[in-house]
Amino acid sequence: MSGITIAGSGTGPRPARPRNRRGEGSRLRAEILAAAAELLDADGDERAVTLRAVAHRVGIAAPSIYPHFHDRPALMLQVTRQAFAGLSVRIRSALDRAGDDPQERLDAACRAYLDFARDHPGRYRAMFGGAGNTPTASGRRPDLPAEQATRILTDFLTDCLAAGHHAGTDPATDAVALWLGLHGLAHQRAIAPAFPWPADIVQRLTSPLTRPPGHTHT
Amino acid sequence: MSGITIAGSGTGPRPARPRNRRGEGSRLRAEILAAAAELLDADGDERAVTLRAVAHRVGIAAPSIYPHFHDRPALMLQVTRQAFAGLSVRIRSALDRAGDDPQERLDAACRAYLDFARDHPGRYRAMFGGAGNTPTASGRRPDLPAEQATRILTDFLTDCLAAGHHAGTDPATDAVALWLGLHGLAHQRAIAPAFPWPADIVQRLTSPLTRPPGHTHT
DNA sequence: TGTACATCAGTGAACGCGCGTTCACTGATGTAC
DNA sequence: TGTACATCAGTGAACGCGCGTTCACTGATGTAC
Repeated sequence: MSGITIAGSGTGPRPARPRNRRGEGSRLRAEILAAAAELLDADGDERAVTLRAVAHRVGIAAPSIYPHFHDRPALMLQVTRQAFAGLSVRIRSALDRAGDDPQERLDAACRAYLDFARDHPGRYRAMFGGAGNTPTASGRRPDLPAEQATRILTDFLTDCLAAGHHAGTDPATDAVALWLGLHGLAHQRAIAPAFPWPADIVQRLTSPLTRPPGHTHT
Repeated sequence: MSGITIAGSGTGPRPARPRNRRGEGSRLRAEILAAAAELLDADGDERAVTLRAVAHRVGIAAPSIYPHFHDRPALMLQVTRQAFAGLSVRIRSALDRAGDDPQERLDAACRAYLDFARDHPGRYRAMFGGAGNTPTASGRRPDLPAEQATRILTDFLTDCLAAGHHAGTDPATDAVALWLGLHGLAHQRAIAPAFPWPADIVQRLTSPLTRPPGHTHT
């Protein structure tokens, strides 16, 4: 009966986390954000990111979150915002590493998008799962709706499509279509990794969407 | 202060719901399922489907659910199963109404899929949102993983693709790719209806995926 | 036709739980004099 | 160099809430005799 360690908060010997020096208290803010994001990826479900769980992972007491975030929705909003920024950086750096060929650049952007979703499935679900579109508990809409971030994303793709040998007259719409295909794959792979995904599913999905046929649809 | 009606359970005059006749108690089961599904579509979030909310909508007390469903996960599983059945029926009947042209049949199936998601956004999210893939609280995996239902779906599309003038050698994989595109659109429209969706987004997405170009990818 | 009884369809109150959040507090750290 | 003090970085206990679920119960309905 004795010696059983329970993973709950406040039980068992708290790992000795050195408190931050004077004036460096805001360092904890970054640790909280990181812990929340990791928790999200580990479980996949936003509900697992309770303030108690975040605090336990950081090694602090739950109320210590409040000096850094107004409430739980505010924390989740920052996690989502940071995730969008991370995705944007990842695509941008992939484009930096890619050559000049428009088709190659487009492929690199798609791959970066899918890699991000694969590496951070929980974050990906939170980003595009709808929580960013509903107003927060305090009543005001978050200032970073998924809409806005999505537009940034489709802008990347629009640029790539417009620069390439794209037959269509409306690259912006084709970029949205391509994004939807990428999202469908990223979302389902995050949710159902056990599904027997065909080995070349990425190619088979993105190829038709990035290389439209010469003849227009009827 | 007086006369305020609160929408919570047990408050205010309960609408006089006639109790079922002897032997017709199982009729309540269908009412509970319907209420849960409607609640899901109204709010869009699975968390809104509490047993109290379902009971309130039906006009019964929350414990009255238990003779019909073992627990909440069992109820949600049935809702999801019924939704998959509804989607399947809808696609099948669309195919029945369609003509003999393979391309027309494929378009009809895609349209039926997207219409279902548009009419039942909450149900759609629950079906493909991952809850069906995680084991229930009681420990056993639900006997209807999203995998299985998804395979039924891709079978529809595989048949349509294989029957048509499809240039590829592997219609099953192309069906998965098409499904992923449909899912991306259905999912995001359910979540972000306010996004400025291009008017012809359905065409622009499904056209490349159902009419692959003659030349194979490099 | 009447009546005692079993059964069915549900109810109301209450439980334990985990959650977000609040509150009064503590002990270390730096600073003014 | 010493010391009183302000401030900072956090803590522990407790709150109210809504939830799933349990329990003992009620009143109507049908049935056996």
